[in-house]
Amino acid sequence: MAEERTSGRARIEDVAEAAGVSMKTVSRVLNQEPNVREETRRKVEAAVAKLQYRPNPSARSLAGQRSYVVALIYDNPSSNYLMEVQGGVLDACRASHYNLVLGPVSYDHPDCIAHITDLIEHTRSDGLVLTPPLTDDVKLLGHLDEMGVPFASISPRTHRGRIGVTLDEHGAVFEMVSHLISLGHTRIGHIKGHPDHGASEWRHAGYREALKHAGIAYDTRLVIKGEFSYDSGVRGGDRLLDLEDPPTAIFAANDDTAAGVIRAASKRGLVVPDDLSVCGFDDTPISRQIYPQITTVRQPTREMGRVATLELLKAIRDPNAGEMVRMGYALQLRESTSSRRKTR
Amino acid sequence: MAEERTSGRARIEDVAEAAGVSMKTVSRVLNQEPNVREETRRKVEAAVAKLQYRPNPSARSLAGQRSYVVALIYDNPSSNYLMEVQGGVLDACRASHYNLVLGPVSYDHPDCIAHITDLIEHTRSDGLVLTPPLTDDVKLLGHLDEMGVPFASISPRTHRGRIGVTLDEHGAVFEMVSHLISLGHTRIGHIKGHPDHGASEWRHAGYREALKHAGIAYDTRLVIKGEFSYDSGVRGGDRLLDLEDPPTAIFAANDDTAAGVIRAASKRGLVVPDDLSVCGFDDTPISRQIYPQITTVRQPTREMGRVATLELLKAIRDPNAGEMVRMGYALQLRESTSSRRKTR
DNA sequence: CTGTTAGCGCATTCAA
DNA sequence: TTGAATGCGCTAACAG
Repeated sequence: MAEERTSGRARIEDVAEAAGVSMKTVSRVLNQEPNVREETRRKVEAAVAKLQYRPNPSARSLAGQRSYVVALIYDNPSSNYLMEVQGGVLDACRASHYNLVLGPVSYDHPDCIAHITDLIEHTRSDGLVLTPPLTDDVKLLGHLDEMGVPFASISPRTHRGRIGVTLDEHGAVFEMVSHLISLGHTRIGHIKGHPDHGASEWRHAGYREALKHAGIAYDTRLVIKGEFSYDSGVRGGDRLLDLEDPPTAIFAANDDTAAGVIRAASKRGLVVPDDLSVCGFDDTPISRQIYPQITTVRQPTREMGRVATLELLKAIRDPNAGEMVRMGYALQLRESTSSRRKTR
Repeated sequence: MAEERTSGRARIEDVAEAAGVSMKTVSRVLNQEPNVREETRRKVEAAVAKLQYRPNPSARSLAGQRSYVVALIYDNPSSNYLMEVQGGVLDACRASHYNLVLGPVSYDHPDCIAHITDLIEHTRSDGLVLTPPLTDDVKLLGHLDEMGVPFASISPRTHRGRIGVTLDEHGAVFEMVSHLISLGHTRIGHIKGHPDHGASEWRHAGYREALKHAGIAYDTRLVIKGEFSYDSGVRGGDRLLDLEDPPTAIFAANDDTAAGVIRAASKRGLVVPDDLSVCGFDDTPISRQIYPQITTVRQPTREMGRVATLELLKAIRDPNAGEMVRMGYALQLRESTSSRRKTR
């Protein structure tokens, strides 16, 4: 009895009836499976359109034994960074009819791994996208391997056999610091990033390499600990500018830190870039919303989220698929850097 | 035949067997339904713990005829604002075992409403949380009413019969501008927010009201159009400072705009706050990461997301439940404002 | 190339 | 206070 259900939405059965085929054939068309005659396909598509049919995600998941969910795991990096990544992940998910669930975690928390496990269990996520610094946590990665959950990393570091995206931060910093050197600076300070982030070491290494390449001695007094925060930029800037022989340029590990350095300089009446050149990393909005605008490195954050997710989806389909994709960067030269002043 | 399934997760049936009760009883315990003896409840809970049972969300949705999904609809406001709201919404969702799906939309786009409708259909969302300026779109709200989708607004405006959260922006701005007046300022400029946002009018009204209350004439030349952006702050600041008789203080509609004003001032060598007081609204990170730090109004954004979602969930359970909750604000007096200089 | 059958794991009747 | 039966809408395995 083909009951016309006036109430509720169309089901796959209704579509099948309207198209004069079986449920399975409709299913084939919807899932782009092969073995459907072109004419049949068109009939089905017409019925789908006519009935405004939308597959029920729950039913699809239940029967299909997968959730069509990927989780984005992050530990509150900057809002801007995260929104961009999230946007990219979302783009990729939508294009593939996957859903995104958000997994904010505290990297510091002793039960961090348990929280992630819980999230996976609860949501039945088919895979994960990891952001720094979680991408650097060997213990977490091992745990995920054991669980058999596919994941993609957005990482400055290329771990062997992992999938996701990387950026050559070492190279980017090398260029950035080399640029400072080309402006005549020789005493160049560096405020490092958060010690838990692999990026901090990579950026520091790029800095060191650029100095070496230019034949400038590495001076430990010019390298200050930081944590990717505005406050650590202020503190680090204070310490560097208090030195007897202060630097004429400072490479801060990210834009927030650079903004802090600019504040430290402004406080003591120094003019950036006339008295001090400052540069950052990430090209977050603050780098343009501050006076002077900050010279920095742009990375295609949104695209990185998108591509990482695409690689993840490949790996979900086929555990052997997916790779680590290297993304490009670009120096953004703005107002906070200039040639070293002759007199000082 | 109670088959022990070594593979896969525990199902509700396994729990029932382990506890020596029926599936339905387990279901009752899980959903906190009444009519379960305390002893039975404990037995079930023990079995749940022992088997590490987790309900399958898809099965639950399918059988229960609802998605346990709420959608957060937004048109890229600032990242910081959105991350906060999103965090609050997420908190509320998790506490109630709901899932969040993200619904970024373009308010400008002619098919905006269709896109939202599509999202709802696809995700089968049980309800929506709306952020400005979508909260001010009468056409959208009407459409949602027609569809019968419950929604909560995070809105500066209290629409009759709507649910969600509001903030008394009018009062907040009144206090803010009154504070400027108490510092001795009488020529106070205002750069408005985006015309599509109801907030812009409310903030403007608060400004006007404060002037009136202090007996200061409203001067249209001191009120400039803006759009909540840094750039509009720079442009607006330029225009105001180019006046023959420029203001000694500027109330910018939000922090980004205020940052732009500070840049405009800095460009022409004016010192904030000595030569010009500037204040903003929202207390976003930029207000603290800029020199000088911006005097602004703080609103409990994250809490607003949480409370709005809680009201939505009430309304999902019972269409007559849920209300419009008024949230508090607080002036953040910082470095960008000071007493009007006597000489000028 | 297409259809039939049997669940996926849960909530929801209704009866006991 | 509890339980047995039925089906949510779809995909998977197998037949044709």
